[in-house]
Amino acid sequence: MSKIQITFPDGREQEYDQGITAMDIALDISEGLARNVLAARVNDVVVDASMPIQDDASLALLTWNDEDGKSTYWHSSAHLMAEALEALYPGVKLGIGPAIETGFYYDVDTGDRSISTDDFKAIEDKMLELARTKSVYTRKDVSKADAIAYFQDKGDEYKLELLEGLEDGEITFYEQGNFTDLCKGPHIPHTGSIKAIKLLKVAGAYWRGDESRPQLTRIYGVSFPKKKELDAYLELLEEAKKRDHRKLGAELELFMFSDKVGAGLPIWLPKGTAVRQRLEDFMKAEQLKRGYQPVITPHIAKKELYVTSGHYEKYGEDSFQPIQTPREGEEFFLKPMNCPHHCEIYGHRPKSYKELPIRIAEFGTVYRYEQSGELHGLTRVRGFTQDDAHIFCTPDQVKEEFLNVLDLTMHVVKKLGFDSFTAQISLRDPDNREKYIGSDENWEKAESAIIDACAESGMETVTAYGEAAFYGPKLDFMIRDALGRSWQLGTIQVDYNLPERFELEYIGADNEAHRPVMIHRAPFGSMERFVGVLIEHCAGKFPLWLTPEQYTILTISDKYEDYAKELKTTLDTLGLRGTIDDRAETIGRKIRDAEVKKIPYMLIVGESEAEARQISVRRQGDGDVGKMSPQEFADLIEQES
RNA sequence: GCCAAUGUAGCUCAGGGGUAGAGCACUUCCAUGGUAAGGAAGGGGUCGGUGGUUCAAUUCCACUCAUUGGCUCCA
Repeated sequence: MSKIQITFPDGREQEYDQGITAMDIALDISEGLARNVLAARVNDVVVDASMPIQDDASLALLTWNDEDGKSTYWHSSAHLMAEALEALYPGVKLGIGPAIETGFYYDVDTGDRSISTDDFKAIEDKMLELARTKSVYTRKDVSKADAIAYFQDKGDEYKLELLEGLEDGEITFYEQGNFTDLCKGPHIPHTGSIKAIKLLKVAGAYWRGDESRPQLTRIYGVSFPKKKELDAYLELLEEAKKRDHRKLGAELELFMFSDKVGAGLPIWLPKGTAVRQRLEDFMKAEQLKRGYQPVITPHIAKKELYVTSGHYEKYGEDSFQPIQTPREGEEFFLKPMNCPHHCEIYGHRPKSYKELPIRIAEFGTVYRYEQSGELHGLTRVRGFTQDDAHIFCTPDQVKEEFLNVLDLTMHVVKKLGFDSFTAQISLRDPDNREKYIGSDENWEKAESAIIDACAESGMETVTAYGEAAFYGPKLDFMIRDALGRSWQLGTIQVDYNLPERFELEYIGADNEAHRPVMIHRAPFGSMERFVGVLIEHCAGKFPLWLTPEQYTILTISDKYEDYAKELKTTLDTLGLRGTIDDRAETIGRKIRDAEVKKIPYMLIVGESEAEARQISVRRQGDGDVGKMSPQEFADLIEQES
């Protein structure tokens, strides 16, 4: 028998018989490992652990600790759920059932019956029962004719439609227990490793995402090899619920919505405004240091502006419709973007190359018509303020300016306590070039500018095709919050196209007119979205430099009100902000209320404090810190900020 | 925008063809308190909005608005 060379991820090489499977190799290493192997990556392709390997190959054994291992596990769980559904609901028709970021779903057509969360328990139980049979997931090559015959016989038109798009010879079925599905795999070895299952939600989803097609029932679930892991995950969901910025925003009186004002139009209450303005001040100061010039532009502009920019053609129908002047009938749009205004600023007089780069910054409020079903708290709204700026520079300044923006973005993200993020290079969809404006040449320049600058910064990036803006490629920052969830916040875009459409120029050293390059950037993205994410990240406990109230003075009784007032004046002078709670309530009550309001420090004053000119300090969530002077308290806050 | 669910006091929620209830919050009074809810009394609702059925609608029906979960979208 001929031998093949297997290379492991650590670089180790070993010889095995041709046709050996990943599972055999795992068994060769250790039985414990073999038990945990879910799938294998052979030459960068994820395959069944039972697939024979015929040639020299690199091999990684995938377990629950690998992303690909998990998603294979969840995909297999989707098949298990489908098997359970077929058992419980005979005649159910199946759409698709993939793994998702966390868990899996299956789209099913249950005919006249409907499935609700009340049915989850029964489905979960059935799944567990089937899982315990340790049914093996078996791969089977099938001819197209046989596959069609199988699903025709079963009466599953969705699978038949999927088959239409497949070539004969590439069709495989997977079987486990009494269940057979059209699937290209891979799958885990057997159902026995699926030990803990929770179905999470049920929702309607159109077949193939097309609203003219039938609506299927999508059942979402998640599964784990250990009950403990499921419990931890459910706890995480609970924690996320507690941190929901919509809930905390209402409780802490940060922002509100009003039916009369309109959906998706956040109203910032005094405390929310206090947080937001501190963020804005921080950014403004940082930008001034870095050579940005603040500007202010109107909230509406003539349609003409957006015809020039291309936004009208692209989004005109999907914008708030124009408002008109009563006499002349001129059409004005609520501004959905700040860049066209900023282009006008750049173009208002001839520019010399000596002036570049010009960095124009504005906290610009924009209005976009988002579909009603999309609105969500502060993270998806119809009116929001971008920490926007546009850098106009020469082509050979692009890289340096881009790197400067990267540096600024890192700086602010880290300052806010987001330690982990990924950067996504968003490029054109190569198959759909008509969605974008501008020449291929401009696009290639802009795309390579981003790719080169990222490479030079040494930052890790992922590339996403089809995610670019219509006028240029982007670098999007996906910030990971305290619960490990990813949010798209800041963005940097390199744009060769708008300067062309606005005929922007500068006079170069050669005394000729040249086209500047434009960099769009917003490190926070939008203030609304950023504050929303920040609330969830810090669970409503803002860092001291941001929090609306750093302390509250709690009086033991009304006898100490004078001392409390005096104290507040002292703390004002020391640059701290806070309030006095002199309600006729017990100290226990005042402490509880301050705890619930997440005020970082409670300063308790009674007889002993008034006499000693001191305060008893209590840290939110931690309890008593001890007595100290106002100055010592100010130092403590200073230290912690 | 599409599908589904939900909408009762500031908040969380109960109720149900004969115009409403709890806890918390709020107001007043009593208690002058020592590290997460002191006691008592009181005020507060066109039951999301509009229209319809009915002797009578908060309850049933239609439409509409909003919210939630998905789908599609996101300059």
